[in-house]
Amino acid sequence: MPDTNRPGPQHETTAIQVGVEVVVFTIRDDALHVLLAPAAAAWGLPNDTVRADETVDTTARRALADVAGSGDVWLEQLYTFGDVHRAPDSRIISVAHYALVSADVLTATGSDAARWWPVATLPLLVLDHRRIIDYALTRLRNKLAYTTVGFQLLPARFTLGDLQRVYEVIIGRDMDKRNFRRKVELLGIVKPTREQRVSGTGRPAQLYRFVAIEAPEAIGAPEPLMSTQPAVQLARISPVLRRRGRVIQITPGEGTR
Amino acid sequence: MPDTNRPGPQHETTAIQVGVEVVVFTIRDDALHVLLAPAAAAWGLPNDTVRADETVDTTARRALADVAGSGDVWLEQLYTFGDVHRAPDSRIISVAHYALVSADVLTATGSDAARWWPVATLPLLVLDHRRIIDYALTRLRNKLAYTTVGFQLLPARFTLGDLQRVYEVIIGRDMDKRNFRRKVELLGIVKPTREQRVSGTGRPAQLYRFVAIEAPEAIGAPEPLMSTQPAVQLARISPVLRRRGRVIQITPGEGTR
DNA sequence: GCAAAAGTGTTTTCATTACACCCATGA
DNA sequence: TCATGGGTGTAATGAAAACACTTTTGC
Repeated sequence: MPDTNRPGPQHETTAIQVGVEVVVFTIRDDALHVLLAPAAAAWGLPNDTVRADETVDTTARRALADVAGSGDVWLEQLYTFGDVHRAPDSRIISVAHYALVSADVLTATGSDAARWWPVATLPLLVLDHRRIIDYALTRLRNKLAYTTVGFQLLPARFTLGDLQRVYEVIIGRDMDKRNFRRKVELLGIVKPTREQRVSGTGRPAQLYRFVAIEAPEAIGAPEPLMSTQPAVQLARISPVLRRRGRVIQITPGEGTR
Repeated sequence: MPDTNRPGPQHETTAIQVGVEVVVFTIRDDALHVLLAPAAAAWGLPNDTVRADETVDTTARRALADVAGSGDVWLEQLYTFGDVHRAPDSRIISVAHYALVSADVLTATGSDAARWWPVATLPLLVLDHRRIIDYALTRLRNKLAYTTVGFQLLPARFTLGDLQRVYEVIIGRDMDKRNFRRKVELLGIVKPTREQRVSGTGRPAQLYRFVAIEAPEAIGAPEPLMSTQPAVQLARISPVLRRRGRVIQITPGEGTR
């Protein structure tokens, strides 16, 4: 067994570079979108190289800030892609991340020629970026079921219709309005504000804000927060927790489910 | 935005090294154990450095083989720890993995002075290895709930009592025998063999083998396979899938839940 | 016969699902 | 007045949970 202190390069530590990719999701026009930048006759994810004096997380936030402005954005590590032949020439190990931004942040996308693409119709992508996006999408769908990450795709104030649309768009299935609202109510994860939104047409909608919920003591397995399985559903929360008015909260960086 | 092709070192790609750690779990004496090797006046996880010409996954398997022998072992990437000051001297980014081996493989641990430690009473650990183990444990607990990874901790033939013990030991809670067995039966994930096991004392137990289940088409969110939440439970599977005789199967490498 | 582990059903509870109509507003 | 999205309750289903006694073996 190699020494745990790893006293410097043993084999050829030669040419391994560590990079970071970020899959930035948002919702526009009732569809899930990903941010891409033009790259080598195709499109690619925002990325950057990890510097010797910075945390991998820092690199990810920098890559993100380059294209999506700063502000505090929800970001989580996704997976490390370490195949030898990922990049044609050099050896790059890439720590992929994914981020969720709300539709109002995205307008500040400012820099570069970066563009939002609907995940349903992606352009030709560089390297293995297609695979990374697929993976991020799977993770996002899973995570939607047992955490409250979904709110990261909404602005501070939103209607219950907005919220339901987030779920429907990502899961790809329509849900029953009454069941959805009942579950949200039951979970106690939103609070009505004093405002309403008049949307040009139709009855004005109550605006809500997200309420973080107390994390339970030491719970190993997350209980599905919003069920995403069959035909209609929404959350699924253990009766025990509900009685205590709690819900499992997954700390960012919880990795693969 | 940096170019997606990353034409070689841009900043100081100087001294970043990429390593791999593996948290190897097994069950001994009705307790979850982790494999550790002596390192620098403390103990450390099996590890190695990624070579320029090998996949990260390959490095992990090599580190694993060094201490636990070869054989095909269930292994999954856990998380990449990329803090600047993880290691005192050099800059090492570490791609942590975790592996599950059955109690019979572990006797072949052979090499080195590696030892099995109960997770409940770990020794002093090197670097951030304690944190990595904690993280792996959380992941294992979560994953137990909605996949069939638990079987990786058992030999090819096992009793239902063995299986239940795996769950109880990892989740840390006793379960009801009848409910457990009913759920396992319902899921159809085990098949009885022709053999029984006489264990010295008590009635002989039927031996079963694990049966992989058909993965459903394109399911995003996993349905809890074995519930791990409240006081007794076991599985929780969607009625739809159950009727079709299917269960969600998570492909290894599914990352953070 | 006794200690020890294996094996086996029923009832209650509660989350999930399915389902249809009225309300408030702008044009 | 009409088109559009917002808002609301109830009944059926089925998984999860609680619970105790009999069986088979070795000593």
